Amino acid sequence: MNRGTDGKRRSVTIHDVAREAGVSRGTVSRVLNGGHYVSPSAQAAVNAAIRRTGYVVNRHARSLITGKSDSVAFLLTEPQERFFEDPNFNVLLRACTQALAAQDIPLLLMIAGTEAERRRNLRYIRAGHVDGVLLVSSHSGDPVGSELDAAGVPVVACGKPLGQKAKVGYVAADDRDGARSMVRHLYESGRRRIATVTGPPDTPGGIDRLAGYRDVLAECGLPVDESLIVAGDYSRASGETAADLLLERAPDVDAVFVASDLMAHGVLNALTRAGRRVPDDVAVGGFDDSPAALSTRPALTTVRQPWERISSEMVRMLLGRIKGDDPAAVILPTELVRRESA
Amino acid sequence: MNRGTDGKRRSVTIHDVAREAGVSRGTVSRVLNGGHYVSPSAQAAVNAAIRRTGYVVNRHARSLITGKSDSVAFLLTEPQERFFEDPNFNVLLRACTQALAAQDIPLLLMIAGTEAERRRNLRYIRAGHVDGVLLVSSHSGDPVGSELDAAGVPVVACGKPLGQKAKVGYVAADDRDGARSMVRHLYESGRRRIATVTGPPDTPGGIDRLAGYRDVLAECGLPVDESLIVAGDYSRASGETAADLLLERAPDVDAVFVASDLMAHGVLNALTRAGRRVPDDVAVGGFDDSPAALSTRPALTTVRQPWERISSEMVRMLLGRIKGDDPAAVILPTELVRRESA
DNA sequence: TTCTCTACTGTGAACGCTCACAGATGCATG
DNA sequence: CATGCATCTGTGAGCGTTCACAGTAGAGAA
Repeated sequence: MNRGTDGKRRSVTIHDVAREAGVSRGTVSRVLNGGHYVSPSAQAAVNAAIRRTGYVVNRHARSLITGKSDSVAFLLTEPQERFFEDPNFNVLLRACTQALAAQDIPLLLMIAGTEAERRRNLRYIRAGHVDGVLLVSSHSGDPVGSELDAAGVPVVACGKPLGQKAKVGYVAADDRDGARSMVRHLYESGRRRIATVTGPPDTPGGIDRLAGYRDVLAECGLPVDESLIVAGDYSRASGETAADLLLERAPDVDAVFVASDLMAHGVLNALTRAGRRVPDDVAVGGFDDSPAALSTRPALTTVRQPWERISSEMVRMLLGRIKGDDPAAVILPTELVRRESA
Repeated sequence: MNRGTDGKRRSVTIHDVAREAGVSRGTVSRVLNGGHYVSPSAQAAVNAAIRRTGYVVNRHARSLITGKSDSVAFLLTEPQERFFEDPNFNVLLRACTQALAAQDIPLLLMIAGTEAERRRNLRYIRAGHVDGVLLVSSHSGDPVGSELDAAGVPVVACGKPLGQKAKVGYVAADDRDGARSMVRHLYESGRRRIATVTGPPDTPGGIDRLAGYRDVLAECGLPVDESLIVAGDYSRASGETAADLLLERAPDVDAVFVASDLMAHGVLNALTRAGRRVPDDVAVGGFDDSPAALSTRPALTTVRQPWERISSEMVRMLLGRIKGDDPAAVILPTELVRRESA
């Protein structure tokens, strides 16, 4: 919908380009869509005409006939408090828009904080208004993935979907291995009373990171003291209360592996409040390498999730699924980032 | 694009509904678009048919003929660090999607962190792929608003656009008055050496909040000590260095009005590090009432920006502009939120 | 030469919807 | 009884694209 030179709303169509270039609509269309079976001269003429006229394709007309919208939804099913608190979502969102922009595909943001919104968004997606869905929800038992999959909508989730028989593709960091590298690091710096603050047990982060913790204890011949294991919900506040509980149960704790940076932030607060020095008295290791990890004092040693790669993989996989590929699982390696807290 | 009962991709069209309801396409279309000039019986028959067939309108076909996309862009022109750090964007984003969802209008998220992205997004918007733009950028000297306006795209900005002759509508909180109420509060709790950490001087938050600060000093007969005025860039880190500078320049400072919660967070950190107790030694007041304000210790006394109302006003105004309304300016009142820091 | 194959091009027919218009009906008015 | 008006309904056209198909030209093979 460009303004013509006369200021009147008048869009230049493929027809105008064809006339300008002295070819037919079909040829222009072919140039637009990859340029196969088009002579170099026609190709050039069309491109020149496009540049001269300022033509841009009418996506609606195209979508009407192709039956695809050339857009994808980013569906976030999280309570809004989490969305407000956790900058990881921002990182993910940013990287996904970037990856999609490279393909000229717009991202429709859908935030399903409530049940009503969830339904509304699902209805919209099911109606076929988007080609696929990037699904983000830490609570990955959420059946929304399977539901969409059952409706024939390509879905790629961020994080391993739990207990789903449906074949939704997903991209995730290697939680278990990441946890292992962190706990191993704590052990190697001489810590022997290593506690952990886990995520909710219905999330892969809650399960696998705890498993990694147990792996290393076993590996190093350290006894597993269940009182050193406290569950949080990924929020900063829950990290704080978890640390309080930990200090009460085991005042001799000398390291804490925390399953998220946000919770680690809370743990740091609680520790400081209790007069423990970090890392001298207690070492603290986080998980995520979210932007929040840099703002703690001391700066947080953490396990880096490769958000950019996760995002670009999600996009790549989703576009593949839209083209008919089968769902897959991609597990990306993590990296230990040593800062000051451990 | 629903699957038929046979599992084959086959969408039910307005034609099918018409046949099912025993009326014509035109009548179905009229029911779909408000139901004027439709008899109650036809109305009912059509609605029943729609329900039976599970019909959903094909937005592309509609858009092709109406020339509108029934979607709007949310354009964020900020360096990504700010987007990652400041939860206010999340609040705004959330509230805007919500307000738009109520009208069944999808939100296209565009993040222009770099110049290249800015260009790409502008091109997309100019191409007419969206009906309007919700513009968010703290750096409101940004000419992107005028550029879009000049291209005939309806724009509503968040925050007062600075030094723009173009007629972009905007919604903002009453920065000056909000600052006044906070500084007045500090004065009334007995503080006499009140410093301020301002935002960048090319933002309304930087200018107007400082003006409010000056207003109250004058009003109360307090001398304006320029060494008590330090500029930040809204980031937590800048708040921290600003506070360091402040303590060095004026060790007797007993209150700080900070132009954003994020910076206030930094100020709090610096103060604590310097051994000052808050609010006993130094009172700290923020601005925004962002989610971050609750996570500080002590909890931050701040000036609440009515984000939900700002968002819904922005959406309301944008939809109006799309329908042809003239741009307007809406200034919303702020509210002092007393917590622990002042 | 004649036939086939490949590379390229143009054309009509959709896609599913809205819009303008023409027609029909019922009711009050002249 | 004709006229006007308001309410309601159906029909054809067309939005701007892609797609399938038919067709052309030139090169090489039989």
